[in-house]
Amino acid sequence: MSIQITFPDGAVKDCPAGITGLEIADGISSGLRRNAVAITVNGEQWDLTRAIEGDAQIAIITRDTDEGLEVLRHDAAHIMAEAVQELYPGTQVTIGPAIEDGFYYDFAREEAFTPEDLEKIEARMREIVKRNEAIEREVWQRDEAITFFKNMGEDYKAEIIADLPAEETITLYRQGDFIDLCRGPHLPSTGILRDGFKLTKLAGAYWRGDSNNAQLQRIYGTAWSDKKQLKAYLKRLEEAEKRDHRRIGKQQSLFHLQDEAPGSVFWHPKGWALYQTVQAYMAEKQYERGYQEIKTPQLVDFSLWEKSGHADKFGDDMFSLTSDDRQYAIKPMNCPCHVQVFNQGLKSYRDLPLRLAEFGSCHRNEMSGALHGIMRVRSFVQDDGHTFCTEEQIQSEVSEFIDFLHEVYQDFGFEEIIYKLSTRPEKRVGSDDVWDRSEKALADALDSKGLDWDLQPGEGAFYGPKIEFSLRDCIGRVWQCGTMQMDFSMPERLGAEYVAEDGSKQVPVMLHRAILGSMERFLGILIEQYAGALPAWLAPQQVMVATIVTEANDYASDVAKALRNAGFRAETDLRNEKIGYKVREHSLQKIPAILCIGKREAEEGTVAVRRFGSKAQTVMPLEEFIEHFSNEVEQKQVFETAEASA
RNA sequence: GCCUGCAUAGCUCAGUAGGUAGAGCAACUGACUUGUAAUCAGUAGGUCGUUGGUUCGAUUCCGACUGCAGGCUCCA
Repeated sequence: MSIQITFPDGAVKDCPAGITGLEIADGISSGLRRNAVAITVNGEQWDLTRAIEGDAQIAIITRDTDEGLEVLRHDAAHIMAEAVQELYPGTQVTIGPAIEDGFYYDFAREEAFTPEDLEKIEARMREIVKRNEAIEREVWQRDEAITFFKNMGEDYKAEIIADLPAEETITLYRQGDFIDLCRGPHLPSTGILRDGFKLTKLAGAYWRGDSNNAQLQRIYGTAWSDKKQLKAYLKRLEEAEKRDHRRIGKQQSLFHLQDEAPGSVFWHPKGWALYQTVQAYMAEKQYERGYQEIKTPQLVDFSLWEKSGHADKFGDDMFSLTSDDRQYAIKPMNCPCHVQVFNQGLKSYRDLPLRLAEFGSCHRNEMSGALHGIMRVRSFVQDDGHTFCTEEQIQSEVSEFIDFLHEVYQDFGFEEIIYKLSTRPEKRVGSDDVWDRSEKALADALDSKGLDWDLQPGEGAFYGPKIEFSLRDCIGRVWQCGTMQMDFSMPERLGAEYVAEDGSKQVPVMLHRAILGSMERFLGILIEQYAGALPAWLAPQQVMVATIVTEANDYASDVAKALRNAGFRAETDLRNEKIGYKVREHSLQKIPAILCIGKREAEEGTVAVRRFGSKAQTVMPLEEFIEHFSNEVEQKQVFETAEASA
């Protein structure tokens, strides 16, 4: 009996029933067979060794594609589990998926793995690859599979199988003496993984991601189609780490952190200049967009936090103190204070939407393990804003906000934004009807702008759904920056009302929003985005005037004064050092413009301009430089040279 | 908070199989007045994160604490 196989290019071929992906690939070319790792059969990923019994639309998955890499990585996880069980009998396997750039596997074992163990495991993995064990798919009965794993002492596996949906086919994959529950697909044999993998780190991870459960030991690895790709990846990682904001913060003396104030930033002059530039920019933009800036207290009586509900939900994360028998908390967020401002005086529907903004300093006692450089701190400033509006105004407010956020991110040079919509959690306030409408309002706002977003069901706040806007750091970690949250709870709890058209008192909807998120986190991301080479409008030091001879000192000081009068952050370097030394130092500091001043310049009233990222010097009258540079700053231009990001 | 690791001069890092530590850069002093990514010479700088224990002796071995890093959980 023959079947019809349809290829990706539309070609149809008659093949004997029971043909495998491997045979199909072989029939096309030996190169394809060599690079094949799996096959798509009617939209489903299959093993290459699985027999195709009916007409099918197929596509061979090769090792250098995203899908192929996922198969390789998944296999790497299995091979690692096999290696671990060979080396450390009695270790239970749990789950081991492919992830971005690699894979991991979670193990349950009394004794802790050490970094030396990783080397041993990796060496054993290479042996298993060399053994080239056939990987075979087996379909099992659920009960048999559960009993089988229980008898092996693999309780976690048995639990996973027991929890699988009833209609799911239970497939086990066998390679050598190792057998694991898996949906597949897998490589025909272990040898096909080759040598483009490496174990990278050890970590703890909770069973099923729940901190109430047992903690397992997770081993991470990275895997690529070949060794060259692996090396390129490791190199990329190494390069990316040079952009780390903690490293650059130290190199450029932007800020520091120290033991006595964990999770709080000491901003140095240069870092603070950057901070203030960003804040001033945001203040101006917010004013343009109809926000009114306010400032609310740091220390607020605990009763307000009880009323707002934060004491309940946030309790342990709040810093509180008692003074004169009164209990206070340092504010962990600004919202309740903003409601207090709204509540002053009687508000009319004519006042809505009312937009209040604050660079609000917040303190949260984050768990020690959660702290990370200046990205996750205990003391931070939010570019917080709250809009009080009617339900009808939500849609347009959200839509305008997204435009605002895009304008800001674009000015800062961020192109990749990750959008997530978090919807109703199990524990929540407000009727389903209101949730339906507001989730739809947020989704519509995203869709109407043609944005690609992920749904995070159940991840919303108890008081309303939210959109999260995230950016990536230098090694690809995702950090939430912007947010737009709806709140159906707090205005009512805190007694916010307005007089409606018909004279009745109504409770406004409250929208919590931030664009940068926190100044600290955003600046951290910004530093990594530019690897410390900030564009002229942001650079803490924009121009450095460096002298070649002492005779030029007076003129250099005049130049710096003129630059400052023109609104630039300009400094002089009058040290008795060679110009090469000064240029090197200021280039390493990634200052956008170095003006070298020697006898000639002093006599002619010119400046020799050397821009960051270029080795060329251009001599021009000071006025001309000021004009050029003003334009660049005005337009928030980003460096164009490739070297700028080096 | 949990798991694994780490903590040596201002910075980047060596080092001691247990006998109180070293380099480069930076700093300071002097000379050099210099034309676009490091001028030369000299000086000074560390209770080896804190704290217990083992030991004749601990920066080194063991424990606790603090902080940091990478994950997990949580989150701007």
